[in-house]
Amino acid sequence: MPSDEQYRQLLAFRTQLRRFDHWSREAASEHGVTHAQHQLLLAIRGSASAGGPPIGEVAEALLVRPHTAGELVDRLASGGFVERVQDDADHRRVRLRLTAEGERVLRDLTSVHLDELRRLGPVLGPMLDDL
Amino acid sequence: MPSDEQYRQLLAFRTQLRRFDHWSREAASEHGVTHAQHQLLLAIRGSASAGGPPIGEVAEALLVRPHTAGELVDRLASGGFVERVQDDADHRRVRLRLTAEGERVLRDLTSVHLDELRRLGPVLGPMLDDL
DNA sequence: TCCTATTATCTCGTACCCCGATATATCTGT
DNA sequence: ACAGATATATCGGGGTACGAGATAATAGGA
Repeated sequence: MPSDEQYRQLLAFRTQLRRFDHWSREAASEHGVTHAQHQLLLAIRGSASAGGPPIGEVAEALLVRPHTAGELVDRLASGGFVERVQDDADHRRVRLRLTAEGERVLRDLTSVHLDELRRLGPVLGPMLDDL
Repeated sequence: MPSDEQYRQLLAFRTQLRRFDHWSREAASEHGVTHAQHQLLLAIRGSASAGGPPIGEVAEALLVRPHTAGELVDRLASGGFVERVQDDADHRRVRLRLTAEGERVLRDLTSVHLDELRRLGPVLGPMLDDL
């Protein structure tokens, strides 16, 4: 049975996460992509797969079903941020690559996110310790 | 210009947040509410307003527009988790109260979330420091 | 080789979340 | 009483995610 104080602490922690999330969504939006689309760009960039990750891999990284990742790719591709490339060896596979535009947007977003997280760290760390 | 290592660190941090978020959504779902609805319950419980917070106050806490919070309340009310109560002094205002069922669900969710965050803390803290 | 099982992706229909624009009811100050 | 401000609700639309089912390609066994 949580105490009133614990409810307040949990709400305060969520409020911090929410502020970061809200800020992040706005930052993405200002660069022409949504939050989920930004995360997909980052998952592509951070992948170790040569030739770009297949859709199934980014779906796993994003914790969504493959067809959901496919829908995100549809919207990113029609915005010119990513490209679908047929895998040579396995024609079922579609590998993903950032376009120059996608690379640029991700770079800018990553810079401001690193800055923001360096500000957030000293706030969030102590809150986690207090729980 | 972020380094490959920084892209990887940012992705790893996001992956941790995403895991927590995903786990949290499933926990809420198992108790019959969605993630956003859970956050609204917590915002009501954590409010300092006597007689329960008005819709505008929880909208502000959740960083959404008042009419968005209203929609969440619609769905929570039809599920029997919250009640709308007309304010005596100002008839424009609708104050929110948890039902016994809403209180119970929030208590259970809060307990498991406190446990989970105590596990997450030692993982997330160092990652924030490394950025 | 052929047939079946598996895998990767896509399509369709649905629910939720959030928004902007707009409407309605109520309060406040003059 | 009236004009402007405030609180909430309604309508229409885009984005995200899902389950079910379809399609295409690969892999393994007889």
